[in-house]
Amino acid sequence: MTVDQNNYNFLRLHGLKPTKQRMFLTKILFSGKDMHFCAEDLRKIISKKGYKMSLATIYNNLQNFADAGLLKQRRVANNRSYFDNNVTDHYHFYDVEKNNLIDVPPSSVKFLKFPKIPKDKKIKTLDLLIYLTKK
Amino acid sequence: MTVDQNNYNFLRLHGLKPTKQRMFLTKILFSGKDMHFCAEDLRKIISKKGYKMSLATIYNNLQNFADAGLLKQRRVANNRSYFDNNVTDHYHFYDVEKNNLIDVPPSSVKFLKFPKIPKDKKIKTLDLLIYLTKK
DNA sequence: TTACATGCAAATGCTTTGCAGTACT
DNA sequence: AGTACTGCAAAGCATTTGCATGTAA
Repeated sequence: MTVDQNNYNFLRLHGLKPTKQRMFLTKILFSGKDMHFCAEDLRKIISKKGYKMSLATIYNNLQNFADAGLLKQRRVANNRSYFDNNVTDHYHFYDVEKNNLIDVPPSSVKFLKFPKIPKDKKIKTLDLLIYLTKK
Repeated sequence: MTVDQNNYNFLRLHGLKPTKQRMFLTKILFSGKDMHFCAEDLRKIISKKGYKMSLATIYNNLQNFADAGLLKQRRVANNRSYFDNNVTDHYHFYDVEKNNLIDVPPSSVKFLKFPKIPKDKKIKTLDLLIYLTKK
């Protein structure tokens, strides 16, 4: 099966109509490498590859992907939305000076004690964000 | 010493000129009770008390208080900034359906394993945010 | 008096929306 | 054919800023 066929099936599987734009985004976003990015970052990546896509389409599709559970939306420091293509539980350092997120592998965190979850609730995800500054 | 004198000294101590507006905000925000709120929430509280304050002043002072380390700014779900008047390390449940934050006391979380911090860095704060949904 | 804060309105910046045209099955 | 998506521009919304006025020490 070709990469395109894979991406096509991938989109269908998640209830998204496989348009040209989404096929292109899928190549960029779900090729295996962990990425943190905002809409503007993505726009730059797209245009660097010589592809044209309206900002509205970028925003709409980021939303679509996030709703489909393919991206995790995150708001950290400024007013922008950042997206993470790793949707499994994992944690982050946030470098306050450099204003960037660094992945922390889930295996490096273990809880000895954890708060009690209300009976009718379950954990959806866990965000651990460790803010770092210069010593 | 009166409450007003206390608040006056409190503001001076944190390098903030004690204006009428800040004295009023101090009464609301630093009277001991833990609060999570956004600018709009605060505006409602203020006007419910029959006081008038420009939105710009509210925003500016939230920023001033946060810069002085008296409030902790936080961005969770939507595009708004939320503030927490408890600036010590403590954690939160976030109820996805009800869209609200619930305090988790720091004593209910203990780490058995914790990621290694880069040599030239130190932890500024720790945010643990546990997203909850209905079972 | 001097520096800083306030209040209003306008500006900003990110994101969403309306709608006409287009593409997918 | 019918439904959903795209692209553009306009609208929306939270927040910030410029500037004239007011206020605290």
